[in-house]
Amino acid sequence: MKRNTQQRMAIETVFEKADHPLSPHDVLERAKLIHPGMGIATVYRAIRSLLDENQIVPVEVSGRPPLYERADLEHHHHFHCETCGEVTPLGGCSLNANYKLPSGFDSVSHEVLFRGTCAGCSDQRKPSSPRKKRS
Amino acid sequence: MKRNTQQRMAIETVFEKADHPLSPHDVLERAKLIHPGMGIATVYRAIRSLLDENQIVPVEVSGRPPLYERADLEHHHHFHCETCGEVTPLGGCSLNANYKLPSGFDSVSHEVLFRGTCAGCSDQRKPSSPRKKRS
DNA sequence: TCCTTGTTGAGAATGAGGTATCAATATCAT
DNA sequence: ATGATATTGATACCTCATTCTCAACAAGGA
Repeated sequence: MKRNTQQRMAIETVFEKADHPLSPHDVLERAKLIHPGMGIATVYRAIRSLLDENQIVPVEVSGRPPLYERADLEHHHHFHCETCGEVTPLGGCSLNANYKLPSGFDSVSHEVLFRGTCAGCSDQRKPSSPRKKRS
Repeated sequence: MKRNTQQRMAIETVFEKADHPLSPHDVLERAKLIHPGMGIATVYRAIRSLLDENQIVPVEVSGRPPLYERADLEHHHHFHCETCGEVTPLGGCSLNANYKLPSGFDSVSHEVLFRGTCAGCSDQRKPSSPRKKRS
């Protein structure tokens, strides 16, 4: 019989509050703030089970191990910042609705990934429009 | 001083003739047909050097290790068949030209990946439209 | 509260991709 | 053809992400 453990609840909370896709390591870091002492194995176990239950989905980026985000988000794509490495969700779908696949090809899903410099990082290159400074 | 070896030429030929992106293992297999006895280390060395020279580019798919294809192809995207695993290049760009990134985001490139069933594999599910059969 | 047993944390084990090592070989300027 | 040396192939090694192991712990029905 399945149990509701502190660890599992902490990990679910982490995903609920996340505003961008997380790596297992990210999840561990954040879950530790809620439940110190959590181990990485528990994170991997929870991720596997959340995937089984379709609570989260993988986000594949640049040949790295997958990130994960809540499955109940609206259809969207991502931006991968080459400076800070962060993956940011973008609103809406940027595909051309008129694009036709060659005959015989049947698509069930698609991914779009933009690569470049995110807002936070491009700020630090334009001192003309200053924003929050890091210590 | 750089040398033109049989192995390196075989690998370049493999990329020239490839009609879809290749994994290092794919490259080894094909290069062995031209130059038997080739080792995997040589393939990795050649790939690194071809990347340095911008002769090939990586194609990232589904969190797997990257595939590689010639760099001089026209802008295009790919279809990843979930049945046979093959990655097929598609003609043209399927992005919506009007799509705007949020302010501050600066994109230098993008990837689009369709996932589903490719023409070859969907044939085998529709015996009504038969095609070449595999032994 | 007690007790069964699902879950955890630490760390070992696994597995895969890629790199380093090095003696043997092949290239190419001479 | 010769010789200096870049390159090769086999394989050991490294680096990680992820899973396994197992004793200790904790959830929750009784």
